Amino acid sequence: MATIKTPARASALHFERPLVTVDVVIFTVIEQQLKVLLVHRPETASDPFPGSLALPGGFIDVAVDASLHDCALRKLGEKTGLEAPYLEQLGSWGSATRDPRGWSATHVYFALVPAPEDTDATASATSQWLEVGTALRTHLAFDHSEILAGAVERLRAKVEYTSLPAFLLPEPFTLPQLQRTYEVVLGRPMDKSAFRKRMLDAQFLAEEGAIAGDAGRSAMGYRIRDRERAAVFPRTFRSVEGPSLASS
Amino acid sequence: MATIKTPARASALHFERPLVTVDVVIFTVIEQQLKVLLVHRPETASDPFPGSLALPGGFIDVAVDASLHDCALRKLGEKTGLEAPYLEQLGSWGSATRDPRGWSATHVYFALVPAPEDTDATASATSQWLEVGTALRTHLAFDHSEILAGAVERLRAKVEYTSLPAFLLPEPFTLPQLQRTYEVVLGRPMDKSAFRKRMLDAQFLAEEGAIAGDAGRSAMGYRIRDRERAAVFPRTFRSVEGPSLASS
DNA sequence: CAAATAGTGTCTTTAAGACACTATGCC
DNA sequence: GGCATAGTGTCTTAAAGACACTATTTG
Repeated sequence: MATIKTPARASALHFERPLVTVDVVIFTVIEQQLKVLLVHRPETASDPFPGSLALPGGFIDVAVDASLHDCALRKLGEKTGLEAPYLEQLGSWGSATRDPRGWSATHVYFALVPAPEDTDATASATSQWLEVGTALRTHLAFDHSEILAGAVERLRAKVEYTSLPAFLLPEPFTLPQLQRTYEVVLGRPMDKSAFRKRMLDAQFLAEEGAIAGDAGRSAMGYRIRDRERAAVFPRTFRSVEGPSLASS
Repeated sequence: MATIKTPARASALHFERPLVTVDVVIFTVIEQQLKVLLVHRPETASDPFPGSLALPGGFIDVAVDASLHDCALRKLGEKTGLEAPYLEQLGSWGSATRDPRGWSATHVYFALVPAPEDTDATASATSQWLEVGTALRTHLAFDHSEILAGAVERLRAKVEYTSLPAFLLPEPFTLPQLQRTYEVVLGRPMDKSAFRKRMLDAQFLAEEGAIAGDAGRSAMGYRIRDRERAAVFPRTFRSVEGPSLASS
């Protein structure tokens, strides 16, 4: 960093700084649909994209936010009241033209949260849960449509080989519920037997007593063993694992 | 973005802006070792971390760089003279404390380049290729050690299921050369037969005449079909492919 | 022909997919 | 018992791994 060539301004840092924001793509599943939380931008004409739908986010507050991650957590908490969701950095988007107010860069996170008990509490006058397909067909403020497309692509890609959908469910949940969540996110049906073998072999679930459904047999409830990280299913070029230790 | 609550500063943008930089982790393979390009920071006492090793990078020039990606390409060109390498965004690191000059955020890219013809042309008084293991054990400026660790982790993870190592070789290359590159990056030997089946089945290589080696039988040379993207090898939850079209 | 390296064939193993089957709870 | 849903078993298939074999080039 900071290879400044003009001696006059060396380490003076007097050049123009871009605007810096953090945006969060918050996913959940409500009524068997993958949804994303969007906010209405203020109608004030002095703000860019007045009234448009946008991802929740905003400027970094250098006095409040210790880090980018903390800033994303703060914004997530402000919108959903949730404290410890699955939160992962998606990437950053920055250019001279994405914000009419000047050169700007945004750091984007994506979060997976269980469906809120009361949908209306999170969906208010200024924010709402939109079905992802609908959201993708909507013109969002700034380059947020492109960012949302990137987030959906990343989510779908990772769902193919990780336990991410488990973070979209309230605990405890059953394997059939988890399977339906996978199917909703990926948009295709999955085989029950293969699905169960895979989930149980991956060792990321802890049993938690039976749960009765609306009809039929009741099912085993599960919790996520480690909410800090998602499980990764076996893939190509077997990465030399084997049982941690052989006896003696 | 920009949900500003204090009416007084609404869209005034008068709050403090963080420093914004772009850093690039440039990998190559030289003499059967995975290397990363590092630069010496200036000895000027007014600069942070004088004399330390650091990742190449620097402040965004809002007058010159159209986007983050362009900025990364510019910095890569300045250091290596290369124009069209494999370049992918790694993520961003930002906090109040990572730079003594103030709240700063850096956008990090990682690049894969073929070994330079003349190593000394890129390794100069201010920059040098360091073996990755050595670099990881070195204290780098800022949080660059952490960033480098993240880049190596991402590279190794993706090498398990993509054709990324092909971008570390000058074209045309042979399958045995490619296999050695995989082995160098992953630090473990691979089976020849399985390796070749996989590479050829993935359809990302184009034949380009035989190449004679130092000894023994000569081998088929290959080029990357599409330098814009890496091939992804088959993974879990078979993503419904099948041959593009059945006859008739 | 020997040494060295490139390339192939065959069998095993792992995990996914298809699909039929059994088990349990509620009316 | 009948329906609905949970959960299991068995066979097939795709692709990785082990490893022995053949092929081509140089000296």
